[in-house]
Amino acid sequence: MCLPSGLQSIDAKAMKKRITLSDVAAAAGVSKMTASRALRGTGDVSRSSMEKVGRAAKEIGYVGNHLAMSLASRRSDLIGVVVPSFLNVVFAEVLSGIAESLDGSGMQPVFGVTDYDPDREYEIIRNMLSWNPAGLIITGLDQPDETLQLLENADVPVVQIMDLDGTPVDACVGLSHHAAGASMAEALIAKGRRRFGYVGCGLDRDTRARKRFTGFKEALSAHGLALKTTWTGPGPSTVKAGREFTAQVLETHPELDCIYYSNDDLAVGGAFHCIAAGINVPEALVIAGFNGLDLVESLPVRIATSRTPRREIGNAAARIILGSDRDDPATGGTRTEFRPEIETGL
Amino acid sequence: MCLPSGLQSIDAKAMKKRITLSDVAAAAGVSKMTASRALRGTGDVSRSSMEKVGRAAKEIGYVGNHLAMSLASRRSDLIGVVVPSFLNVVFAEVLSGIAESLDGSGMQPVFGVTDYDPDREYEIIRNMLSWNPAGLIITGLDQPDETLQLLENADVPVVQIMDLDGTPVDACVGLSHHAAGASMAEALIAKGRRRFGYVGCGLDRDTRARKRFTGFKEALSAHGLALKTTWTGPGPSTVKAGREFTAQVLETHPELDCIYYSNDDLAVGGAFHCIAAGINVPEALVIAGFNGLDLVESLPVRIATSRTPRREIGNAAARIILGSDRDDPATGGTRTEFRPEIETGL
DNA sequence: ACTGATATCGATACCGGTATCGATAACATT
DNA sequence: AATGTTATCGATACCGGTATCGATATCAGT
Repeated sequence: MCLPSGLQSIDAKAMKKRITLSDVAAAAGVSKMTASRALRGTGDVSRSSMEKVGRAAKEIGYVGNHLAMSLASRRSDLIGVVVPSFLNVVFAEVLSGIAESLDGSGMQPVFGVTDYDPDREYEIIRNMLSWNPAGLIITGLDQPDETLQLLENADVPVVQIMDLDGTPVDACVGLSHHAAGASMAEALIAKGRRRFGYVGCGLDRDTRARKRFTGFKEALSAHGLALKTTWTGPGPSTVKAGREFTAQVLETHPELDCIYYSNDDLAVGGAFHCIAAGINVPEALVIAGFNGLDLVESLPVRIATSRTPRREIGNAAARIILGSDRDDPATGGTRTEFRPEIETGL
Repeated sequence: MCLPSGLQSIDAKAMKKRITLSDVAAAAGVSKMTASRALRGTGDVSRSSMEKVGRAAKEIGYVGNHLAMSLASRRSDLIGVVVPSFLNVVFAEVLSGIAESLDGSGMQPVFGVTDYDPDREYEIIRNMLSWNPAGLIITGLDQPDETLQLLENADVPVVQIMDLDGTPVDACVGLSHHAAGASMAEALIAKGRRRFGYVGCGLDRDTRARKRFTGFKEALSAHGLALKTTWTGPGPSTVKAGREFTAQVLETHPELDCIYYSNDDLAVGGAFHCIAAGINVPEALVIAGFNGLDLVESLPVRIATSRTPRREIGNAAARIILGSDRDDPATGGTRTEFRPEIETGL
């Protein structure tokens, strides 16, 4: 504010020239090239200059510039990860698994959120490609053609996660949601349930939930059964919505002995309603979700769920990217299947 | 595998040369510079070449290269965001808020996870700085000196989020956790509670939870009260841990009429235990958490919590970065305070 | 016809690194 | 002593864009 501060600020700004590799080289008394080699630890540098450069870099606080590095070497250590939402714990765990497996590899994940919007997904992928990442991990197999073309044109390994029902661009790792829905139906029928209802949210946007729903219905049909009622809402899957929808469904269909939800968040809401309404879960009514959230196993009542290995999916995806050789088109094309464990709670 | 396929692969690789601005310029019959200007929409380009370039770019599928762009223009549209964990919904919502406010600004958030490890935080920040981002959003005010120095040397606007109890590098937005702990104690005392217990997880790493704890205890002291018992565990805050710890605490201290938890995850676990054990919540025992998770309002029993505005904090942080002018050191230094709403459930 | 202003464009020099290849020195080989 | 090897290093040409400034064309004014 006062004069000295003003002067100092000008001074500081003048000083604030980015410290470059040339500065390090000058300080160490070697050429830029030698400094570059020394800092990267590639061979062909004497021990003495190695030390000189290291010391100089530390001394003047050299940070390096990934932009220049990646541009010059035509490769970056970024891995683009595209998921529909952060709010869903499931994706949070996948991301966590990815970060875990990437740790120590020198690769850095960059996350993008599509909010289940295909247009936004296209934009995000396009944006990520412009950083020419070492790889891309994207959610699902149901991208629109335009997006697929983008991915195919780009010379980047792509791993599609979570889903297996469809054709991957390159590699994919996940599980068959159609099969998951079907086996939940099988398991519940085997436990004697007959009068099923369904509650789902955001099915228009969540293609995987839709696949589970279809698989579930088909398995019922195969046993000569059908859903007594289907309640779907547009909003996001929340515990609150689960609780409200369950109350409404049970009002019109008190005869149900099982409700299948599009996921655990809704199912937990259903469980809360039952607890509050004094409905005996699971004897009188089975609440069945999907994902096997940690939360579920601590619930005061036992509900059914399919435990999906989120962290493992993230791990596997990251490892595929790490193992894929950009110059060898033969890499990739792998298909890694996980099978959810079904828990009926009965 | 067979010859033609091999040949094609070689061919495809030869074709797979990155499409650059020069290609677009050639296709449009203008210079690189004109193509650059046309694509960016900066002035000084005739309508006709604008269209030619646009068409050519679309036709040959030009994607652009952020690396080169950022390097040449010495500015990037990346915003680095550093949080301790994805698994905590709170941070997921903050990230979501950041992404929301950044949407349409042309800025892209890049997320890093520290796992509550200061060394990793240092590395992540260092790595982010090497992409010279337009700004940095980091969690908390308690970075080690080394990290602070890194931040101060870098010529990048920094916003520290979540916490206000301390001195920010530049701007900060969040709430006082010390005050939040204290006001929860005040509110509970006002409701007639006297026999308090505390359950917390990961306090060694979560400095903000520690501040709440301290604030809580100090407020109790001010009323001549003290905690009857303190139960702290090392692991992460999970619902499961909350349920187990609560069972154990109540076994030795059945006289408690209120338990304060380090956050809502643990508190929800506590609520689950009480439901399962038939303990009357909140009349017989108040369960008090922190954060005001959506989940909490759907619970079959009412628990106390402090509603923190996660999304708003994210929004505010993003807007500070967007509004900060890199060349004007006067920007920043703002301190944006949010006050949590307290809900006692009584 | 000449001048000046305005609109449009391109040549060139970078941004901060890396790839490549040739130069140099030190040492071993015959 | 002449030659070959190996280890180390630096000059130079990029990577794919943008900044800058000067060149050219067009048109109005006189």
